[in-house]
Amino acid sequence: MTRPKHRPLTLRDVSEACGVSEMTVSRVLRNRGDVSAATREKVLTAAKTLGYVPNQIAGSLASQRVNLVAVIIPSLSNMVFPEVLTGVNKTFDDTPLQPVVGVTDYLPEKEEQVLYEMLSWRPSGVIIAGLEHTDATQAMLRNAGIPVVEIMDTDGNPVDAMVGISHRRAGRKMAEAIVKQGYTRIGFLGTKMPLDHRARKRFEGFTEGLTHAGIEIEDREFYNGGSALAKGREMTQAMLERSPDLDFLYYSNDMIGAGGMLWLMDQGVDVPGQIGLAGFNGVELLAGLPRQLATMDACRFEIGQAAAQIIVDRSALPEDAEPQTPQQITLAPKITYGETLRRRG
Amino acid sequence: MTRPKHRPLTLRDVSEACGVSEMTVSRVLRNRGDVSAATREKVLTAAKTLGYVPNQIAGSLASQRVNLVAVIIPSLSNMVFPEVLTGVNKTFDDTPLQPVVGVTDYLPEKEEQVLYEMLSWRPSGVIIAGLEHTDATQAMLRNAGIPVVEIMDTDGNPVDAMVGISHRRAGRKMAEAIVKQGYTRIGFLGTKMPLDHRARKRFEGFTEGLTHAGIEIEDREFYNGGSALAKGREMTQAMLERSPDLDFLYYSNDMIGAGGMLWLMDQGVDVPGQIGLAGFNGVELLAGLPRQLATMDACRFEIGQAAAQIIVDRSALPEDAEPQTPQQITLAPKITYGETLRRRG
DNA sequence: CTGAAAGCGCTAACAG
DNA sequence: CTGTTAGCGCTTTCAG
Repeated sequence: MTRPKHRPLTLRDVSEACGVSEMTVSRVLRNRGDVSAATREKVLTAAKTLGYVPNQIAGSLASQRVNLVAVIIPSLSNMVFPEVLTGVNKTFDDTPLQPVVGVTDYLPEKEEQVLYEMLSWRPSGVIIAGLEHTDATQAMLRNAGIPVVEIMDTDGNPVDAMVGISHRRAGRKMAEAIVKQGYTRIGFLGTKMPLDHRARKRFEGFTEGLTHAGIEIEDREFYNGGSALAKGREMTQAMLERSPDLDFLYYSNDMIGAGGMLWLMDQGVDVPGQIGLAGFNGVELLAGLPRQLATMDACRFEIGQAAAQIIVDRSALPEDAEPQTPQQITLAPKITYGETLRRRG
Repeated sequence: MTRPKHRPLTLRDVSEACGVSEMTVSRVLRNRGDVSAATREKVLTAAKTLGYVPNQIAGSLASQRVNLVAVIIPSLSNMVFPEVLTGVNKTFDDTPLQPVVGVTDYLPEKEEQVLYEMLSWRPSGVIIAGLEHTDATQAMLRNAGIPVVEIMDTDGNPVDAMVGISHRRAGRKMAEAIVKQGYTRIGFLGTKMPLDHRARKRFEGFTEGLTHAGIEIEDREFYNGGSALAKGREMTQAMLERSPDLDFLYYSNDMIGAGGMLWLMDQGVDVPGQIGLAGFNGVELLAGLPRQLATMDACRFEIGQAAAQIIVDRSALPEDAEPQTPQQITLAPKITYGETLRRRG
């Protein structure tokens, strides 16, 4: 009754248990080729009663096909990438493809290493965050011979496919919206992450947009680690003590924006009459704040879905046919004005 | 100069490129056995210039060893599981082991299916959330012949190892703390997830604790989906309109608790003088709220670390030796009183 | 220190 | 519809 735990069952065990050749058992288990209903039945019951689980390692080696897709992201610590993953999962759910996630902590060398390890499983595709990689990483991506989708950001040149938004444009658009509402004395608050290229590009686009209107950022503050909500409070306080005349604060993400808003309201500051606010990301959280924070959606879920779809489409293609669907997708996020970006009548 | 993209390099390619036998190349690449510094050098340069990436599929098949660990969790949509994953990653970072994540959406059948797919890769271990599984899932876990760590919850019987907290106790402890502070008219607000066993157990422990003090929950409200912060507001409003005499609200997670707090403060309610509040999870977010919400840490990061450590220890062991380290770890979360659980002087 | 042979468990490609 | 034969790319084992 008890089977030794140390030897997993093989096709052969099932084959012997039901008196059908290994090959036919394999066919039944994969729904390949025609098998008579009778043998099919026999095989299925045998496999189930034995508790057989096929060995994909052997299967993939033999078939030279792997249903794994490498998904490489910088972090799991905010909701951004988990949401992307949810989109990826959603698309892959209807396919045999399976995402395998690697986390880089925003470190280029770790990204290189993670990619190397994932490629050693010969995945069917790679979804990787960002366009900035080490030379070695780029070389691996180019030589892997599988579809590669770089996600989140479209300000740059992809190795292959690309799905994301232009963070530079996002920053610029926000600058334009703020200027249009008549704000002129503007502060910027963001992360101190030299390796977060997307945050950097948003900042660049933002200053660009202001410059175009003849405005310069009046004060700026950067943070590192810790609770974003608490940091938002602290930084806002620090900045307003230093520059009390500001009439708008642009936060590089919604969480610090929310923290700033809570602090301002504690202080009895009139938002947005006295000071306007905007964040970035469009996180679900915002719906519960005392005022709806202005923001811009980063299209996280859609990016995950679209990237996964590109892999799905490409892996169905006959090796090196030209893909028919677009391989470079730039989504255009819209500004949500909320209640913190309109000058009061 | 250009290599055909469709055939990944093999050991043989490297072997030919440097005139060393495949076997020795393999040894060098794995740091196994003694190889002369000279050949070692030759092999390494050849491998690097060619851009060779070993094929783990073949390697694992041959060695009967897989450095993958299946991690099966219900969701990525709140910060709970990403934090567990961060703990897991942390521990595995110093080892050859690699987590592969599967998401079940709290659906037992999906859990079954995800586990089946992961087991087909013959992982070195399984880390799986919860103690409640379908019979088939339990059978698979039992028969897999690999270490299995069930995490998050310790109210029940594990298949093998277990790391978590007692959610029943967590609920009871919170009830006791609330009663001790003199609150008596208590409302409960939580999720409407019949499949979230841990939330259920907390609720049960909570009512148990109150009953023991001769108190009954006076009102309750459950929600489903949507922004937790916003739901917290809505539910709190609904409950207080229905039961204006409540003097304490226990929320099954910090996000809805935070929403409730924000709503109460908007209304000018005195917290905790008029109404006390508590949540659950100990999320980082809380640090930035206007009042620090009372809560109880779920030890997410530690759970991930400890679970991974069990796998690491066990995979170092000679097949079926008795593990020397504890295999059933119950962490004891502490209450953070914050500023919402103390009756004011 | 290095190499040759024999599989790991499965599937592709043919035969019947 | 079913079975047979070769490997997939690597590592184990055993000889030198």
